[in-house]
Amino acid sequence: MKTDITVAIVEDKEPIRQSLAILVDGADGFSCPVTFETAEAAIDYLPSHCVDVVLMDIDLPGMNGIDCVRHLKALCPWMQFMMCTMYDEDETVFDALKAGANSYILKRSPPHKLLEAITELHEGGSPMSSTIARKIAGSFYVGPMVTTELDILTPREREILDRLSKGHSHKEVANELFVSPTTVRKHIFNIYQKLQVHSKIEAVNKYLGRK
Amino acid sequence: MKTDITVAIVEDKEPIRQSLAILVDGADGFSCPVTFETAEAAIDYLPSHCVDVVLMDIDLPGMNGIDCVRHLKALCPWMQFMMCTMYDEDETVFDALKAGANSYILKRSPPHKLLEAITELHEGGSPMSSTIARKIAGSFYVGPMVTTELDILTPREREILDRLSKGHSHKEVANELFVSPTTVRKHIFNIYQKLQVHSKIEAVNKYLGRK
DNA sequence: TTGAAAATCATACAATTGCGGTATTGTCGG
DNA sequence: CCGACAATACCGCAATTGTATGATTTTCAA
Repeated sequence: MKTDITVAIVEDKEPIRQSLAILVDGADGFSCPVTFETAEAAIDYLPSHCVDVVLMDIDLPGMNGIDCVRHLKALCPWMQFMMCTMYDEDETVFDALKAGANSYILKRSPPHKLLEAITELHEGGSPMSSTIARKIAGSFYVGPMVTTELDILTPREREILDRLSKGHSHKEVANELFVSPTTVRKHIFNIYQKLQVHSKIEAVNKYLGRK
Repeated sequence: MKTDITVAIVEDKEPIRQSLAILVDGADGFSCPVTFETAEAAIDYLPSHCVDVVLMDIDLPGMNGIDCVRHLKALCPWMQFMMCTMYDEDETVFDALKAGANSYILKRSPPHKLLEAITELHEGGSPMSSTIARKIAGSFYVGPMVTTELDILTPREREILDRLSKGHSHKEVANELFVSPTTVRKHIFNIYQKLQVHSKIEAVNKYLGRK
């Protein structure tokens, strides 16, 4: 017989915590040995008591669920963290992933979907609620026509802009490229005109694609 | 009665294309009005003939599937693109998402999973094969210990650094914060010492975490 | 309450940078 | 061959920025 997937739950609202625990513990192949009301309690207990999966509410009193994941993931990288939240705000999703969350689902998901997601998570997947997944995929998309301003630069100008972006001064770039500082200044001036900017930082921001 | 989800298929291998078309066309609620052997053929036809979903092979002769998506997504942003591939190499996944793909699944997925994924895609989700989803989620994770240098800055210093990063000059920042320019310069000097840098660009690079 | 840290402002000087004009050389396509 | 353009280089001026020294006020925790 294969062993159960052990699931810890971090959730401050009593009724939700209870029903989640009952759902998980009652299902075949799952067990819920422990639950927590606060992030702090989870951080105290979990690093010394192994579980496979942690269901983490985001909106907790005191430390929030995202910071809790950040701490726990650093201490227990093998644990799988599933964020459970009511809402699908933009930024929290990405903050959670940066903190080390492996999955992000909405609480309105039906129970059988939740169990399915836990299984998938435990098997190395990263189940996401569909609207969340769309947000994440969309965050990579770079629309058409992003290469109109930079490709009017000559190779030499790009070379110089690249070195500027690394924090080098006019003089340093001149030495690196074995040309006169005034030449570099001229190039930079041309770059500014082509990119319609008036300082190094603005040029570098455009070069590195930040608005 | 609700209308079928219309699915186009781009796939050069005859047997695979046929079996996909039969699978989709035979399923209830789906129809496959058209298939293509090459990216070029799809780009010719699709912009003037609406479909809901496009199954796109990546490994095509001539133009590859990713560049094909890039073109089509720019012309038909409402179409949903599902990449279908044999392998789960690192970079192609992210290139596909950047190009505008909304879903990425492995060909070894069972037929019923494929139909399920098409439905989810059409309903606004972004279904990913589990190993792919894990790759994507993991790409956001920033390991522990990223906040050693920046958190020695005071809130005011961070505020100023943030505005510098947007390309504002000393004087502009002073006006925005209603303080004297010399105060801003003092803050900036303190920032430089804490971060061990000697120019705006270097400071901003550290602030935005690009080495 | 007392001391440390943070935020504020001033003055000064040197270096870097932004902006303008001009000029020479080489390369490439029509 | 000629014109367009890229790359090179110089001079000069004004503004911004980097560095240093010093001082006052506010805030907050020990």
